[in-house]
Amino acid sequence: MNDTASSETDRLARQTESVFDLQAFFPYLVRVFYTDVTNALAEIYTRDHSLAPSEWRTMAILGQHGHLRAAEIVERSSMDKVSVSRAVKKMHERGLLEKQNNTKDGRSSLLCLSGEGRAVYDDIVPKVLAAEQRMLAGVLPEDIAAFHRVMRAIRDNLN
Amino acid sequence: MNDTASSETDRLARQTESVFDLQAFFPYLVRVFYTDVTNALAEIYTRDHSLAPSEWRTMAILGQHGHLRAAEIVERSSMDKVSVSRAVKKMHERGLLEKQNNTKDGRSSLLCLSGEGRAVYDDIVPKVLAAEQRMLAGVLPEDIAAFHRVMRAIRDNLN
DNA sequence: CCAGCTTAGTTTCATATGTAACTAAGTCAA
DNA sequence: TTGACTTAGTTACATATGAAACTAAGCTGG
Repeated sequence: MNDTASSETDRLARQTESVFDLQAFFPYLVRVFYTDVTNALAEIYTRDHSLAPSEWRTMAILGQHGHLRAAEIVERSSMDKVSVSRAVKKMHERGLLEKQNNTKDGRSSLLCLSGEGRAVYDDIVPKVLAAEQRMLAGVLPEDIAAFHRVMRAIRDNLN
Repeated sequence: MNDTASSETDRLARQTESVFDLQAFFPYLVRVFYTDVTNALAEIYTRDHSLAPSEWRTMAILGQHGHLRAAEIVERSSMDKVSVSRAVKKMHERGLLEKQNNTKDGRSSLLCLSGEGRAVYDDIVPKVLAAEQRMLAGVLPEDIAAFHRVMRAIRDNLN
């Protein structure tokens, strides 16, 4: 196709009712940004400990609060229950977490990290905190505060 | 498990070298935020036109610039070439885009939206722009500017 | 020209993720 | 107590995604 036809198409594109520039579209920018952030992080726990994102998130919750039911991990991690169920299963198989019968409710177990699980947790935590520092290096605190405000406001607007 | 054991675990958790609170961890907040934003958007193009995210992104690029090679869509959309290849294939099958032989290079085709494709595009664009407005409603312009600065700075920090 | 390297795009394979159906257990009212 | 409803977690299915291998075409130095 030659330049004339290309310009013609661009003209037709421009004359459409709505001018739309993907590169300036807020949700697009958020996606690109998110992808970079999440990949930088996944790099750490995948390379060093072969954890899937859902497994790392489960570990992060259990490192902070032990003896949780799966449903409590769901709440605190914003993952759905299927992801948590699978993460728990895999981590249990790998010996990273322990299940105890919930005497109060036979449908669920109480979950916590095993010794090995905590060792992995203790290895990962400083690394991801360092990665967080690296990302945020040089960013003005007031800009970070604004960033948090925007995230909260948009989530509220979306209900 | 009883309360005593639970407290014991929490104590052990607290004594770990690094205190780590997932809910306050920047990459976690970004993920939760991103998920909400992207789902709000996907709702529109999926419900109304059964487009996958990668298809919508491809359409968004082609709506703006026609007669592109797949590689050019890859560059402009931050998707990988596999996703673009699949999106293009599906949209072509559905008659949403047209392929023309690239006389300059037999390995690639030049892509643009078909009439039907442009009709879908023209239907979606105002809806997603409205959704963008809804998200950002009431957010201070200076906070949005700060948000953009933070995204740029972090992406730079990550290279 | 033509053998070896590079590039564009596709396919294959492994894995991730979400919805819906399902199983097992608990609750509650009659 | 027991049958209908609810809840916790799992499994099945469909689809998404990305890395790596592959195919076809183009380029380049000799």
